[in-house]
Amino acid sequence: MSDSPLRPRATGRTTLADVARDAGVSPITVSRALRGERAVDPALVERVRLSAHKLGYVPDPAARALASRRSSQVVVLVPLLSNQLFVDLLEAAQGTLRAAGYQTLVGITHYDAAEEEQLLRELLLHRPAGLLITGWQHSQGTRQLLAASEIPCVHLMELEPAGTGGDTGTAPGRHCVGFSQADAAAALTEHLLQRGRRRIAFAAAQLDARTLQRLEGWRLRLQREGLHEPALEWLDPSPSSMALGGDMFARIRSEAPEVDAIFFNNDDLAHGALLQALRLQVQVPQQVAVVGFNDLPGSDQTLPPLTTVRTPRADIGRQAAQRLLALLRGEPVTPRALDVGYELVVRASS
Amino acid sequence: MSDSPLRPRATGRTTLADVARDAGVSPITVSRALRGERAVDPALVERVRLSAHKLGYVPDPAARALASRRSSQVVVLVPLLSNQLFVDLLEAAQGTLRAAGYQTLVGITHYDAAEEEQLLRELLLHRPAGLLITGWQHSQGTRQLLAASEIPCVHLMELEPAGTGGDTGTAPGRHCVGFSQADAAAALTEHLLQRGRRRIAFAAAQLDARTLQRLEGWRLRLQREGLHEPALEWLDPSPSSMALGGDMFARIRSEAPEVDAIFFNNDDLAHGALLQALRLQVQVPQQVAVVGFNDLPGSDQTLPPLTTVRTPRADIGRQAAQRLLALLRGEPVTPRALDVGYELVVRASS
DNA sequence: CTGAAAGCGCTTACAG
DNA sequence: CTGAAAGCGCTTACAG
Repeated sequence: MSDSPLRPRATGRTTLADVARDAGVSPITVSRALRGERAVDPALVERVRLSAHKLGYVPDPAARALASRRSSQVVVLVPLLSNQLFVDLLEAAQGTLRAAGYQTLVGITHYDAAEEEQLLRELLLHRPAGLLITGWQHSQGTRQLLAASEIPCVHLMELEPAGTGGDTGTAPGRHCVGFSQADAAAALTEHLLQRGRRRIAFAAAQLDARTLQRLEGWRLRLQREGLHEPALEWLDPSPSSMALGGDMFARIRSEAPEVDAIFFNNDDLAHGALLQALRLQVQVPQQVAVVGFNDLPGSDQTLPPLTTVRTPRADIGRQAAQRLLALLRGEPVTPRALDVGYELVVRASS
Repeated sequence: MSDSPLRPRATGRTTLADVARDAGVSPITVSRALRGERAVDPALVERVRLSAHKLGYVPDPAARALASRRSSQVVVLVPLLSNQLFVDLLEAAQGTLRAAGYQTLVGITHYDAAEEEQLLRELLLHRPAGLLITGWQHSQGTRQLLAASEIPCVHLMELEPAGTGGDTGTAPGRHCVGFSQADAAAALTEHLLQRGRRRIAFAAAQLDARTLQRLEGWRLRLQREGLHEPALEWLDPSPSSMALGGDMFARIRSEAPEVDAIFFNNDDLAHGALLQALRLQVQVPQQVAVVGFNDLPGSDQTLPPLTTVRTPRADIGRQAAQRLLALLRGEPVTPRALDVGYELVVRASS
């Protein structure tokens, strides 16, 4: 019964060749027909489709990646997943990519540029079709890797860094989807000013790039009013948490009792601050207004409900993925920067 | 200058063949030496290592997957990422897998068995080396896929379903790492009983399998005391949230004022309940005790701090990944079920 | 312990 | 619009 000795490793998998045989065409034609490549007779396409469906054919991603030197995977780099912001971002991006047949390879950088570079280096070995990367701040090595790989890439959360020339920028492929962190912070500050607050503190943790952009937005707005002073800045490089927010609130109250509003850089800090206010029996917003940033789950539940900025992270994830898909199809994508805006959510804490 | 006509597609990538040439051995020997396969002269291994390092050689995952029919990717299926529980689980598993050279392909099932099956079907096309799957409850199709794929798999969070015969079970490869959800719930209930509570309500959302196991643990413990009655069960199939917890608390207070303790199935429900208690000016724990489950971030910050069960999810992720790695190396792993336990965290809310 | 041959299942690049 | 040939970069299975 021994057949051809040339088949020691039959896998049983239905291959392109099987479909080609069934449809009576060459494998290349099947490949082209199934990928929807131009220049295939519509009648043939239909015939191939039927055969493929009949045989239950599914392309082998590994073979495809090896032959084409491009996989069906997209790398998504986020700082962490313990902030719901990035979970929403990731889920939206992944959903969009998956619908288009791409898998997501998630890398968590922990706000560490060196770790980001290492992750990227590892993941690039898999020849991802595209990249989605949080922010603009990367190590020299990361930037070189990105440039050398020539893989389509969309940056998330922020707009093009100021001073790069905007639409006329010459750097190829510097696409991004986000909003102006500084503008959003300025708008929130503006809201507090309009409510009559004059001594507005800024309290932040982590001190990542977007935090510093918000700091800048707050600072510039206050400076315009002649109300800024360094003593109003409360910056702590440790990770953001409710406990830290509570500590900061207590310190600000005791060390700067004249402060009449506190802008917390992230909602979790504000949540902790509001609980601390209850403990210390400080009236919010009567004695001091408290606002946050991001509109995380629970911010409508706090006592009092929290005024904050709603960041459209799901929208960012979705739109960034769509732009990446367009780039992968070779379509022109302009302008490079997409501003999805933000929304001020005024509740009772301010 | 035209060289061999047999190289229309040189990629510039350093390949096994390059290393083999440099080391003066055959490509197969390089392959074996680099993978640490038995039966290679240690001196040759060293020589190959040096050449590989010198040339900056990194294996091509696609070629490897195609030839070996097994990738360096592990699929991890979790219900969602908006519960910090699963983020911790995922991060720990991913960290362990990454250190061993595996990438993680995350699938989010949204507690939907059909979606889980569809996801698995898609991800299986990538010939993952292994699988990490939350829970034991899967569709018929999922179970068939798992069995047919013959890919090593470790289930997360729960112990072997009761009644399957324990260690002597014949089903091959049914590995798991977790703890007894029912026991943990019973222990928490026991704590409330010891505090003198007699009318202990159970309030839950989502109603996934683990929730129902906790319900059962609570129920059995109360039945043993003759204290169980159906009216104490408050079950809502909608997703868990702080807002829902607040609503449930208000309803329980108004419809069952005799209840002297409420066991919320997840901390986020309890967080919402505690805020509602503040609004309604209900004294916790004096008028009613409130406990949660999971010890999520913030549970030590609430007013009052929340009594809960700390679930060792990072440990589960790490250990499950380690077991999977052992299975991939072909090592025997016994017993099939690993119980990592849980920890009662008593704070002021009970 | 080492290797020559073949093949994994696709796509590229070149013809026609 | 279609195809024959070659190759992507690795590992399997068989010898020796």
